[in-house]
Amino acid sequence: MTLSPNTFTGEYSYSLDSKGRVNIPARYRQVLSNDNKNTFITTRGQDACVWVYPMIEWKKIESELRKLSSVSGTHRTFIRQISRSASPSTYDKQGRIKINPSLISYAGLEKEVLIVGVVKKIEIWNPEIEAEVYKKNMELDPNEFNELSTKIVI
Amino acid sequence: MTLSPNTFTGEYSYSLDSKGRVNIPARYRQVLSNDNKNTFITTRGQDACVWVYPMIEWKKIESELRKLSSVSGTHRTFIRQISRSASPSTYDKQGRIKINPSLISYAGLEKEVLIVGVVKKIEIWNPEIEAEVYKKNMELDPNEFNELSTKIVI
DNA sequence: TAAGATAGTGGGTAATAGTGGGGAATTTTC
DNA sequence: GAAAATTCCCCACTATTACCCACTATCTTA
Repeated sequence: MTLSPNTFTGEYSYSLDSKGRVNIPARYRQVLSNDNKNTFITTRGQDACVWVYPMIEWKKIESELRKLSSVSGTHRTFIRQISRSASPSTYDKQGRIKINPSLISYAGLEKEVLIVGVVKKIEIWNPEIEAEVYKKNMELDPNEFNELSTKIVI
Repeated sequence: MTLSPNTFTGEYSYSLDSKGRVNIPARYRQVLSNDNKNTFITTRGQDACVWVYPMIEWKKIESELRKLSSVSGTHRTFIRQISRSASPSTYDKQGRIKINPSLISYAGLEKEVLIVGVVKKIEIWNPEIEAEVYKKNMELDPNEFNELSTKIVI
């Protein structure tokens, strides 16, 4: 429990129930700082998955979006696309959040769900889709990996 | 729901009734600060939709109008244009606001409407029109879009 | 290894949200 | 000034949501 606050690592296999709820792993809830008020923001991931931000992390994005001007068409579109799929969800007594139907279908989620901690946020995947994406990415870009390794040391 | 006041995200599919009323999603009403007096300002969107501002946010726009000289020509035109068709509407006990006929026809609204929270304000769309606009915009500026998304979101 | 505590899953129910429409009050029109 | 139209406020119905409880599995600790 002495890990960095609001930092998520590790993966879990959980289930999405008939009411569209998924459990947030207890570990993740434990590292959530209090100012998040037990609330996450779910949104469309860049890949075919659901991104789950802790509330304070999302607020940073929100304040960036506020700076963009509606005079610019591109900015308007950008704001709309990011914002439209974002919705807050406070976890219940059992530690579950609600994923809305449009996100479920976007990410192709079924009963069994893979939850991955990617440091600042959490991803929710259909495990089969994740496996495909993983495979594809590994074949694709060995070069980019090399480039990354010069920037980040493991 | 303790998210940022007067900040709207997520999308909803609601209906416009025969009296020209639409519901403001409960989530949006909940984040409305009290100084808005349950009042929104409806006006023509830059795109083919209706823009709905919380009263407080609208007042900022009005003050921009008063300080005309301090903003660029494009901004002036922009602000003047949305200002001229603006009208206030306080929501009723059921949480609905009235959209006046000229805005309904401007946005091509029919029974089914799409409500999108775009951070500072709310957009009301005919879902079919929105889909077209979405498609067109996506083709238009993928570069600027990607740049924005690496800067702001991830 | 037994027993308590914690974690994950499923489902019932009360409360809330969305929709439609009636009727009084107000405004408009002839 | 009366009739018509519009607006506003209220009530009622239905669907959805949020909250709560219960059960089982797993982990912890003595």
